[in-house]
Amino acid sequence: MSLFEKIAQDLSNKIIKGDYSSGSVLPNEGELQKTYGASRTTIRKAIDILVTNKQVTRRKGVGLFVAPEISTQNILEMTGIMKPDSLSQGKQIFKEHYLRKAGNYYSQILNIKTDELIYYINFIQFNSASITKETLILPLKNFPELSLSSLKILTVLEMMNLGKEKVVDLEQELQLIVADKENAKQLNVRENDPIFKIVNRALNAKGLPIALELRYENALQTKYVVDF
Amino acid sequence: MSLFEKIAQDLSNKIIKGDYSSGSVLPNEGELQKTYGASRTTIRKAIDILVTNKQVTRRKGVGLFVAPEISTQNILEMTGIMKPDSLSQGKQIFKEHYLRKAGNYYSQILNIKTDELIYYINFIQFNSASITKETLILPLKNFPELSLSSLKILTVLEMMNLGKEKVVDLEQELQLIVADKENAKQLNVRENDPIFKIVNRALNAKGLPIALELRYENALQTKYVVDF
DNA sequence: TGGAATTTGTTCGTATGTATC
DNA sequence: CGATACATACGAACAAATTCC
Repeated sequence: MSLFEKIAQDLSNKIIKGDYSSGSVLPNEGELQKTYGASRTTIRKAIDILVTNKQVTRRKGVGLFVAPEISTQNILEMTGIMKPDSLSQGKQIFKEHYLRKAGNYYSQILNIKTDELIYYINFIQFNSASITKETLILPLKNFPELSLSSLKILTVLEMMNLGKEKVVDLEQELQLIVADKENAKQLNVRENDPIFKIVNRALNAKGLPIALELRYENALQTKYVVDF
Repeated sequence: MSLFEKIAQDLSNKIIKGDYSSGSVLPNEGELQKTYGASRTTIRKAIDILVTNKQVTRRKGVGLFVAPEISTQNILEMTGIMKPDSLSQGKQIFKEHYLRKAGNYYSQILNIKTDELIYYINFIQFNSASITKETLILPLKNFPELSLSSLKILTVLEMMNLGKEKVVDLEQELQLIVADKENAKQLNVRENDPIFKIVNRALNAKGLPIALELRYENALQTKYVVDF
């Protein structure tokens, strides 16, 4: 185990034990350097792990904070979006996925037009004994809000972490739009290509937005992000 | 966008375009330093991102390689529920789950008979810093829809494919509620403790639910969740 | 077989930029 | 405005794994 991992481990243990929970503050990076006798780079790599694991949040210009107990658990499983696997260990799921037009075949099956967009998801499960391939076809128009309630969780939590104003409600919108010139440049797509626009609005007690999150994502080629 | 992000983006694009796929090799870090005129630290941070995104694999003493085309990307990221992290430490989630009889222990906790069936789900999460184990116990009688017509995406698709009833919409809700007596017993919390209620509804063309999934989870102690 | 060369992995130090208070 | 603290970036050194001759 390398040094930065040991430090991450130690910090993690201390957080779990509650050593730092008073005031929800962690020593700053400089202090941690002294404490562990390590360089800033190493300290930051250690903290990176904790941030990834949602144990710690960083606020630029402010400091390090013990995060609320957000799970790094797969929220898909939590919300039941993902199907429970029938068998257990060491299995991995690979996938590919993309938007495409329905075409003749799926348009007949799904009773939609041939040029309507469908979300095409491929699962490949590697078991010790066999390989299973599953394909999921979802017409976009039928699943306009599929993952929104899940999205709420992380977004709300992130804002709550900031702790400035109280978020009492959350609105979310998700649209499939076509790229204008500006979007095309930013997302490296052509004009009129389909892109996703995601708007998250956090509202205070008076119903006024106190935070706004906009996301635009290439709907055709992006490999890592999919919202529908 | 910072330099290491730009480099990561550029490399990602080139990989997608296929510029490097010949021989499945990427230029080594030294070459990349020259190419981008950046320091090794920055180059490595860029590659960190691609490694996280499973586009690139590293082999010590050997070099950098374009990863296989099918990504092992976390499904959370795939669905856009979770943003891709810029750094990550190879965590993995394994789980097992099965139906079993309650037995003495759980029958007492859940106030059911010893031979009643429960759905037993085990999560084990390997982080670089820690190991987390989570268990979810669901008496079948309290979750009658869980294993069959639940709302998991794939199940929806199966329903579509089977052509029994057409699912044209999907609703998901997530609420934070307080536990009543029954919930308190089932989830082993105290009355009025916060718990999450997750409702998944599959709707037919008339807007009527044809499948329903309910889940209740301890909001304080399960790692999923946070005290709002 | 064995050692040199190559390449990634880890750690250090330092400097500058940027957000917050 | 100045002090504080995180964000980014540069350069350097050594360790560890692999490859090659």
